[in-house]
Amino acid sequence: MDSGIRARKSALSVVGGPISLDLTLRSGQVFHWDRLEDGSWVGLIGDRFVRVSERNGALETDRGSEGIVRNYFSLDHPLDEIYAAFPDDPLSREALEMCRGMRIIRQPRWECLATFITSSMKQVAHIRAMSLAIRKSFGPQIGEVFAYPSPGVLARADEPSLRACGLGYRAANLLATARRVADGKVDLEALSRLETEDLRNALTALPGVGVKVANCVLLFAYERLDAVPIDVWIHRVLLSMRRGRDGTAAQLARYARRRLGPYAGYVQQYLFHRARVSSK
DNA sequence: CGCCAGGGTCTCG
DNA sequence: CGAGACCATGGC
Repeated sequence: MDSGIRARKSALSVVGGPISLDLTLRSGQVFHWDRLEDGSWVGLIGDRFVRVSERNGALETDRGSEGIVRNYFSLDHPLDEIYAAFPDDPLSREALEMCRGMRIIRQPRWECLATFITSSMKQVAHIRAMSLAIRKSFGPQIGEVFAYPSPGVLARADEPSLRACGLGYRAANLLATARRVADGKVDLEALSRLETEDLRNALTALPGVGVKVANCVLLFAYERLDAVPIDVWIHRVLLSMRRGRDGTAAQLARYARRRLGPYAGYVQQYLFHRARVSSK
């Protein structure tokens, strides 16, 4: 990052762990963090600017930010239990060894939903570029960076200026969903009380949200750790696990749930990262 | 240039 | 219900 972000080198306080920040922030869950030369990361949690760093596998942050950092990076997730529940096949074992310490983070609901509406048929680098453009064009400035704009702000935007952020045909979907949320027709916080199936149905009723995007939001913003987004990468992984036997989306979803276990979303995230890294 | 990317939606059989 | 067309954009 060259925008002059130079976090103060004040002492950081230990939050907990274990965690791998690099893996967590580079695994296609979230797209707006910046890695500094010293290996620490800076970014916004909602509209709060924080610096996080990793020392001996433990997470550190600025004094006063410990609570929100601990929550955002899900330090309460029981990694030992999750790893014990990993499926016992070569691919999953390899993914685990490659990604140990990666955590599924707790993202703000709207920010996560909106970002993944823009993600369809886009590479991770493009999603990041669109996210930064939307933030810069519409979001409130926090110091030297920009937070994600609220539903109300985006609801009052027009489609051409969203397209100017590189969204293409996704602009209309983001605009329409922003309006439904801003109208109060959908309450993203209240939805958190729904059972996973009902929550998935409520999300897929929104413009630009199909099963895959809904599962991303379930996993990254609603703590449903068994939700399995099936994108082209995971599709290939599942195909390989089934020795080439393809199936309908529903069949593959059923297979993934059964095969990947109670923390299927975690397993999926590790498999996703392994597949992407090893293809380069 | 063709191909691919953390897909959704609509149409047609 | 399931397969196909179409939808923009950018990196390689």
